[in-house]
Amino acid sequence: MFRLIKKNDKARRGEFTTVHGSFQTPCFMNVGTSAAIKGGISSPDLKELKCQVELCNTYHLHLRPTDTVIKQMGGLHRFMNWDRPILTDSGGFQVFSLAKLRKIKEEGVFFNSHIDGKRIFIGPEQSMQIQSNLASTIAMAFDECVDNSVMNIPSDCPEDEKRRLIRKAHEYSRQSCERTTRWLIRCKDEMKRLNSLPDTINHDQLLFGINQGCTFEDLRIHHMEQIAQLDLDGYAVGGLAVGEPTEDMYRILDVVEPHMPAEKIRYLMGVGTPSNIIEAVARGIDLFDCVMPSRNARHATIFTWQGIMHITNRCYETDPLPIDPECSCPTCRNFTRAYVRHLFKSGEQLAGRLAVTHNLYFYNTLMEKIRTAIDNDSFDAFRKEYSEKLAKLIN
RNA sequence: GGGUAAGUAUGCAUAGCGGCGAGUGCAGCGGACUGUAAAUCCGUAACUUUGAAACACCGCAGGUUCGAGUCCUGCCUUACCCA
Repeated sequence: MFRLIKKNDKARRGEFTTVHGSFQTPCFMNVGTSAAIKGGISSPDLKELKCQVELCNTYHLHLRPTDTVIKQMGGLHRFMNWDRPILTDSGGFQVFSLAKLRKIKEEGVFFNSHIDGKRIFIGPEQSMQIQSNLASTIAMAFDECVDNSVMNIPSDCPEDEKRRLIRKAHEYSRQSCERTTRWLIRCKDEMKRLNSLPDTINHDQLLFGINQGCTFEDLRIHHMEQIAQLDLDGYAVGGLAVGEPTEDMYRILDVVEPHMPAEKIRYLMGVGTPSNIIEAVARGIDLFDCVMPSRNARHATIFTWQGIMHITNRCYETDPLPIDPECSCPTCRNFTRAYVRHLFKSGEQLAGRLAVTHNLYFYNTLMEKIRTAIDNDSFDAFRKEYSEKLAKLIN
């Protein structure tokens, strides 16, 4: 359960307690889609990197190794030897990201497996069943993430045509939101049923609902008001940072925040860059997740307290400094920029591992610093110092 | 001395078998990445220009042909083989 500890203006400092222990917010969840952090980071490594919560994915684990295998192995915690909280994403995002392979109906979504092309079906009940088998700490509701590109209207588009397209996108988003609400109610009922079954591994599995509504303020508010009545364990904002301008994301957060239950944890899904996170905390968000630190690390982009660094750039060829002199992660304690650059240039697997180690440590330390700043009533100063700085490319 | 094979943009490796204003891969350099179908993808690569063009001695020199990187002759270089 969520306990609000203190606030700096809208920025919140809290603690979320679960059967798998508690975690401090604001918190960044480290993404291990297929029950593994890509780049070769194991669960014991992850603890050293100050990770509080790991995120796994329903759709991916359902396909491989399948949720029944994981249930047989005692659930996700035992399977990957992680005893802290795990949040499972519902597969809703895959409805969006695997768009070419799917068909949406009222019952749920038909997919073609991206692995072998097999036809599969996931609806609210299936998603809850899978997540119950995975026995994660927190299950996400099965939602529909609307593609914000419906709002990408060419600037040379005639005014009346533009109005028509926006009306169309609004109507599409409205229907999608209503379906997401109906799915959420089914998720809640199904979770209640599953939690009470005798052979369920985690009888205390929590459920978070997801707000949708594209970049339409009225839809966002209306949807949030609807789902707030369902008294869920947490509330997420989904469907942002999927192609729309960053200002739109901040605008929607500003508009939705007053309608989110104050006593519940708030999760901004899939976000984001270090400065996105700082800005979202400033707008009342408690929980985050993003593939960016791990993916970018594998692609040789590294986050530092001075800004963003492309470690493969020539200027680091003989650089004897650690990646970030201010950092005390295992990579920075032991290796130089020149060495990490060399590993990337020669295609060594160690390159990705060292870079992911650093980036996750950086993100988890960022959250720690945000928490300390709120504790010390200095979040505003922290935001002013870092929000822009961390977004800059340094070379 | 004799023989065989090969010489293609900025480094390396290659495609080409009469219409080429010459393709590709690697390397180099730069960029992107937001609830992970991504250890991936994109750009760049003479000069002038800034967006429409224009542009490359395909080892060198000749020849055949409407047209040659491509066929013919000679030369140069490299590799290997035989003396």
